[in-house]
Amino acid sequence: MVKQMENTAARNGDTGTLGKAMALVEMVADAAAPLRFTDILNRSGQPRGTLHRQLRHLVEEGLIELDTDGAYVPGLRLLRLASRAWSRNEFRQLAAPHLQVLHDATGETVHLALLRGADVIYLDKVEARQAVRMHSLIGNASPAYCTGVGKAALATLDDAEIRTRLDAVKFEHFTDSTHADIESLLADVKEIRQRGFAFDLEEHQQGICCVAASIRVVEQNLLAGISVTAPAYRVGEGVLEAWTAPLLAAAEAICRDVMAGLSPRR
Amino acid sequence: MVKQMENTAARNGDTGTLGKAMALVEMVADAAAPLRFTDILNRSGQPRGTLHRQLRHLVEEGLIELDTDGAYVPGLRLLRLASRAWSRNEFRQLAAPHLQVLHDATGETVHLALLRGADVIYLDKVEARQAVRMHSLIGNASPAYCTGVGKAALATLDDAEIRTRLDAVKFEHFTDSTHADIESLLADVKEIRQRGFAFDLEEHQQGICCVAASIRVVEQNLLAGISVTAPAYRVGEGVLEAWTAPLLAAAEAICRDVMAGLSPRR
DNA sequence: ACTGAATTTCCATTATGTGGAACTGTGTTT
DNA sequence: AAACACAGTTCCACATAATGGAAATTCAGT
Repeated sequence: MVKQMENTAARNGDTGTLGKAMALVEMVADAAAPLRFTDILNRSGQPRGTLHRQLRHLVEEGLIELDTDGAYVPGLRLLRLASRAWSRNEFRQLAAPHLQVLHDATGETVHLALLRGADVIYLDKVEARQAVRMHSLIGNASPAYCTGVGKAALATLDDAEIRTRLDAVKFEHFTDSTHADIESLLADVKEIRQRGFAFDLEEHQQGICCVAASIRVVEQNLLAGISVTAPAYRVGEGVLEAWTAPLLAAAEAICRDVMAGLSPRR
Repeated sequence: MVKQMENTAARNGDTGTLGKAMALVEMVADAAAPLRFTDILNRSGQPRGTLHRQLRHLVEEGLIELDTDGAYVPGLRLLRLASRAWSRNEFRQLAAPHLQVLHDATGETVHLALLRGADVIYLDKVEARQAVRMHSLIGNASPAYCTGVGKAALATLDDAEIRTRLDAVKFEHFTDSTHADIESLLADVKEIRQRGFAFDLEEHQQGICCVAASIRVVEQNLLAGISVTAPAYRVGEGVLEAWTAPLLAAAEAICRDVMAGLSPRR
């Protein structure tokens, strides 16, 4: 059937009921203020009846919750699932000791992040001190073009691939140092390739610097990065450079462990 | 149709497609070792074709991922969603400063947890030091009967309600101090009510003690607890008791703030 | 290269989700 | 106090999307 073909093509990428449900979860999780039924109704464009049933199912599943004042908020089941997903994550488990070593060597905050599309997603961190509370960071996505780990990871790809990945990305002006366009980024990437590691000099957050190195294992389709982060005032001349030795050592050690973990798969 | 009726009755409470999908996510997230297609096939009892499509949808949605070696692992989207759900959680935001105050007053690890059914789910923590890495805890569920926060929260309910909640709970023997049955727990709960706060003397983890207080706001259907936790060797005579004043102050402050947040709802 | 197992694709059937409309409940205005 | 408007819920004929048996394909071990 031609019609069927067209249909299939047009709907390519949608995942039916599940996709709609997850879109709602996402909407609720993203909302700045708690959403009430009508808010969701307006934003989702679904008919009343349909939406109501979908939300009821989501509430029954614990993915979202209906507050006492009629507002839908993200459900605790998301936390439970993520908690287990995180603690069982092989790559994270494997990298953890090396992050600790790197932290001990530098005394600063260490991050581990995965590159996904044009974003990095933070997988783990070892903090200098609990002073500023933000282990919220884990699970967070940030643009690759303005983070040390992101740029380091991107630099392992060739320019064409980078252009493709960042095709739809809007370069946001976070600070005055943030790359404004793809050309500026690619120039930086070129230096990163020669140097072997990336800097982030207050490009994402004012007052925050870091050095980052990439972790890539092609056979595993793994592309990630680690970084050492510190407040700018603490990063004098040559300080970031001094961290590169332990940084690169840690990155290589993680790479090695990941590759070692390849063969003894059950 | 009789058959249809029976079917509907039998499936009462299930959430159709979504429920099946989430059951699979849960299975994958819970698995000790990464599961391959056949493993999931055997455990789920679904027909091949069906299961394959369900998994494909889940992968497309990013809820699970298909590893290079054919193993299904939890997807990063779970982390992203949970991260946002957590950082936007109103109760957590509101409690955070009080946790910090309590931590400053005691110098020990402070926990915030919600009671859900017969479990507590950890929502936040302020750590004494990053020495032992386990912010993994956030999102974790633990049995209420063997944790300080759990017992404190349970103690605000009457015995009948507690019995109902713990009806299906199997009392696991974590340490020699763990309550072995509901009667033992209820005796403890009685003391907790009189005392106004709960102890956990190595009942869940050997070598870990805590004092905990409940946070309850009936109008919000909120039932939670906070605790101050420390290794047993550091908890000499009267140490836990010394923490109760700031503990109870923090619990009350959080309660007050939650109630204050009631009226100015848009 | 061959064999058996694991995985993926296909498609007629039917259960499942859809959405318009009618209903209920709640709080605000005249 | 009655009337009104608006948010939320329920219902049911219908269309779509999920189902699952079986065949095709890919993969791993010899």
